[in-house]
Amino acid sequence: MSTAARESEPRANSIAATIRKRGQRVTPQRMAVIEEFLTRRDHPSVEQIYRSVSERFSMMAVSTVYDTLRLLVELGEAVEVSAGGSETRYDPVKVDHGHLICTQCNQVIDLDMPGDAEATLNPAAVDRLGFIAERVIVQAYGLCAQCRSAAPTRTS
Amino acid sequence: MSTAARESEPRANSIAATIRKRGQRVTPQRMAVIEEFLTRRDHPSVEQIYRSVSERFSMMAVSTVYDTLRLLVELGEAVEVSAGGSETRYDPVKVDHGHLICTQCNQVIDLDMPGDAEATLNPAAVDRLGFIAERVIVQAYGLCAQCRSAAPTRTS
DNA sequence: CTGTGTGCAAATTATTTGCAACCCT
DNA sequence: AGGGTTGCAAATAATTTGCACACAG
Repeated sequence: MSTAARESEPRANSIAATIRKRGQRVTPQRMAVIEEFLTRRDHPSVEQIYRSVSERFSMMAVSTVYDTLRLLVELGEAVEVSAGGSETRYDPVKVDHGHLICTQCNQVIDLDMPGDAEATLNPAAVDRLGFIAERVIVQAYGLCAQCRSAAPTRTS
Repeated sequence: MSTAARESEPRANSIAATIRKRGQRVTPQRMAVIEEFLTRRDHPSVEQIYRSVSERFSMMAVSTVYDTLRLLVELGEAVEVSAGGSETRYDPVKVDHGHLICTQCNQVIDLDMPGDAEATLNPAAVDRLGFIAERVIVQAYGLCAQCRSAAPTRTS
């Protein structure tokens, strides 16, 4: 078993426990999606998860991947990241961090945040609007190193 | 003519000029989309823009709305906002601000940012990754005032 | 058994592509 | 006329819905 898979096991178990506690079921399909999701180092799309899970486990529909991912978001175990308006990507990292999104190749790069993301938000104004912020996300759009050298800013 | 429409006129003109300067054409379809987009106070989706534009101006395809909006994003005149993983929304506001996104009704609310959003990013780390950040966006997911009172947090 | 929860196929909705027509030079 | 740009219909991709089946009580 890979290191990544071994590392994600305790978390997978804890998620399974939470699901049971809510009166929901821990099915093979769900577990397969959850494990694949936790194991990956990148920010997979539904399609990517579906592909690699269905190789190992053929009873699997794309919509089940959607269902499971939505469940993880509800549990606070995953965050949606939209790269560029197209396909949604999912991020399993729980500590506060931001995302660098390359507008060229759509890759999503994690970025540690120096302080508390919530603090950047102007809490007084949020309150005044009656809004309850549950999750704060900082994203920067731009060019990643590779795409930058492939298509450098016009200098002529 | 409405106040909003009058106010957006100078900006529409300046955008038109920029488009011409790039050697592209300012067509009726484009102008219709741009004006509709600048006029709206909300954060319209492609579908919404398409609907109201095509009422007044029937030569219009949805894909043209996509094209024009993509052009505006390229020009830095619009920002994509993805509410909840579904339909992409667009925001015409140029000054730095964040977005509050209601996970219930998908509405997007503007929020003034106290300081410079870029500063929240840990610029040293971004540099080290070789990433060039062009636009920093802060989003908070949660419940808006209306949805909060409609479906309050379980208190039992 | 019975009611709730699940996974999936099919339907729907969102987005992209490819190409005929158009415009400017 | 010629080369590039545009708008659109049709194709594709992403997401949601509705329902038959399965499981726990």
